Amino acid sequence: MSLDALAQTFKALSEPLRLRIVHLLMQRNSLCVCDLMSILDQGQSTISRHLNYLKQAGLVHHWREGTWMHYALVPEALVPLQAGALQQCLQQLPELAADQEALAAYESTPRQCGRTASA
Amino acid sequence: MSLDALAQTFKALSEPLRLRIVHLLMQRNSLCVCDLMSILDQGQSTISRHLNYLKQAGLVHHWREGTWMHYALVPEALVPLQAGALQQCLQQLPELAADQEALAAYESTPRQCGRTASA
DNA sequence: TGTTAGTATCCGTATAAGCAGATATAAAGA
DNA sequence: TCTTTATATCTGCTTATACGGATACTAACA
Repeated sequence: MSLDALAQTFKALSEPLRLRIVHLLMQRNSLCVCDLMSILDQGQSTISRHLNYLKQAGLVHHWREGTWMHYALVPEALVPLQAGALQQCLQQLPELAADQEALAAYESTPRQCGRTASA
Repeated sequence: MSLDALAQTFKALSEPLRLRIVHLLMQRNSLCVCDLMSILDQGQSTISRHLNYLKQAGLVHHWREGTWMHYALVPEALVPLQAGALQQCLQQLPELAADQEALAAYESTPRQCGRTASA
């Protein structure tokens, strides 16, 4: 998981209608586009677009059954939302190792701006 | 917490640079703008704008100390990121109660689209 | 009070992404 | 094969937000 991918996960959850979709998918193994259109009372292109967005972000996967496309959550995709996991995720990102070092380096030189050595 | 506010929380976390800021704030009680400029090697307006965004979303609070503005995380703001908490948060949103009912109502009428009564 | 440092905000510009309606594609059935 | 249904994608338009540079505000200090 990269920093951008993590950001993308949050972005996927940053839209009210997508949150409602995720909420529904949490309660059923899968739902198809027409289910969501009815339940959420939204147009087909709107539902389809948001599902595609969730798919691009890796939050859902989908498969065809006859004419219907079923969508379901990818449970692992929500790992960053578990207890303390955001910090762990961030710690593990190689991109952020540099930030760690910059933070340490920055604090190793004396600064004036009222910083107290804080936790 | 409203649905829009929850979406806003995720949106605040959906930008790589803001994630890096949050990551640093997780490790220190507070940091000021000039700290973040140095550590992240970014321009002043960029840092300030992102901090303002985080503040609007309720993820950080800030206070003045002399010339310096200090920013710190609001720990409660990250509650939706705890174990199982997203689902709980969603369940508690009044806006989503209607979705619950729509889901139940929708499933109470016979449908054709290959839905098996699923968990 | 004038200067400087730290910070916030404004500006112009570019891109991402929202929506609704229209069109394209794929599978099922007559 | 023609039609219908379910879904995906395109189009035109609008809004949100990213960026960097410029400007404005605030506090400290000479």
